Amino acid sequence: MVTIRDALIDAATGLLDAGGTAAVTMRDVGKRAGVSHNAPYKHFANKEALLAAVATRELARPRLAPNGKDPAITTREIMLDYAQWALSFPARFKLVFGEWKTENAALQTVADEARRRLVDAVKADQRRGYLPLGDAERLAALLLATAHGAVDQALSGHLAKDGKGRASPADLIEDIFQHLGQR
Amino acid sequence: MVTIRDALIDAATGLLDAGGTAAVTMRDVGKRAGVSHNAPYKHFANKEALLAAVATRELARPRLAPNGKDPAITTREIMLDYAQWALSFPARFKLVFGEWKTENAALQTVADEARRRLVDAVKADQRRGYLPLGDAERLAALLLATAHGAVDQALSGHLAKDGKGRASPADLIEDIFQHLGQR
DNA sequence: GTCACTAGTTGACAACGTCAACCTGAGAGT
DNA sequence: ACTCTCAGGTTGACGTTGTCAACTAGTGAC
Repeated sequence: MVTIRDALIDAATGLLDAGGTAAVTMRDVGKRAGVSHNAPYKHFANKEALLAAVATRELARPRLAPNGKDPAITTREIMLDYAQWALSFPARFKLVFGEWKTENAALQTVADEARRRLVDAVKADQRRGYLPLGDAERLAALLLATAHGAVDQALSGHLAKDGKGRASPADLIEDIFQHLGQR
Repeated sequence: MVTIRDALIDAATGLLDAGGTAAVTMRDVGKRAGVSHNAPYKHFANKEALLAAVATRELARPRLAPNGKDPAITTREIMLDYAQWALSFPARFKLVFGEWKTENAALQTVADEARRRLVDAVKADQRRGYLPLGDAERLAALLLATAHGAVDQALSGHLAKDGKGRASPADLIEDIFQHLGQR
């Protein structure tokens, strides 16, 4: 069942993809969802709460196989998928990692959950000899930092621009796994 | 000589540090610089142009030793300095790598310049055996991605939070240099 | 001495986030 | 059946903000 709340989140996501955070106005969100300009306030305390709901749904949406226990998913695959998602939906990526003036419990929860899955994958890769031994949390942070930074560089054109020969996020992700000793 | 233009950039930077991009209003910038609410438009086409000037000055400001030829500065030092700057002025960092709807030539130039300096440092480190051989541009991109990502993680609390034992950007930067085979 | 231009001013306007007041229909309790 | 509550919707207003338009004072070139 699709609630109006979902419709509002859908509308916000659409506007977000179309023109970035600034293009998401409460009024347009209402219009898109077929309600008045103030109806969104019956479902979200304010604009940031609405955007947090968008970010939360985005982080929670299982990409790859959603089964938390499939040991066949490697850290490398998770990273590459992450990069692909970010490049496909730059505005969502910028939103999720943008500035939040208010702590949001739900967003925090799904973020922690995603991080936990990554650490588990790192541990599995370590057991299989794909990744060097050592603090898995820290290794996960290193990998995520690299993937995240590579994507952000690619998106803020002015750092990684002048097209040709520039390494793509996927390239850099492959690079770091290579440097870490994986095949 | 301090021009009014500089005063406006100063004012904008102050407001930026105080409350993020959203806190920078053209009116307050004018007020802070001691002029009317519309005076800034005599110096900048619009708000984004003003923010671009802030970002440009920030990127151009030489940290570390500004001599482009000192071979004693290592890539590692550049990265650690970068992280320290970002953590000291999160709003400036977010601004510089945020979304720009309009291409800005000056910003592009200083960004290219900064990148060039980094690549030079990487090459020097390679000669000295501090970094593995190979495409220096690509290695620089990898290092920058890691440093940038580590900082962004640290700043968007929800990814790297729950305080204790969490690796700092500096830690992760040290980690990658270690994995790359440097002492 | 006039002209053009720069750098200011004030005032207006539309868009946006948000608050307040009002309305309405569906249950719950009696 | 009747009333009460209340979630969810509406319209209208208000202050803030980016930006445009119109006007003005000073300054250097010719």
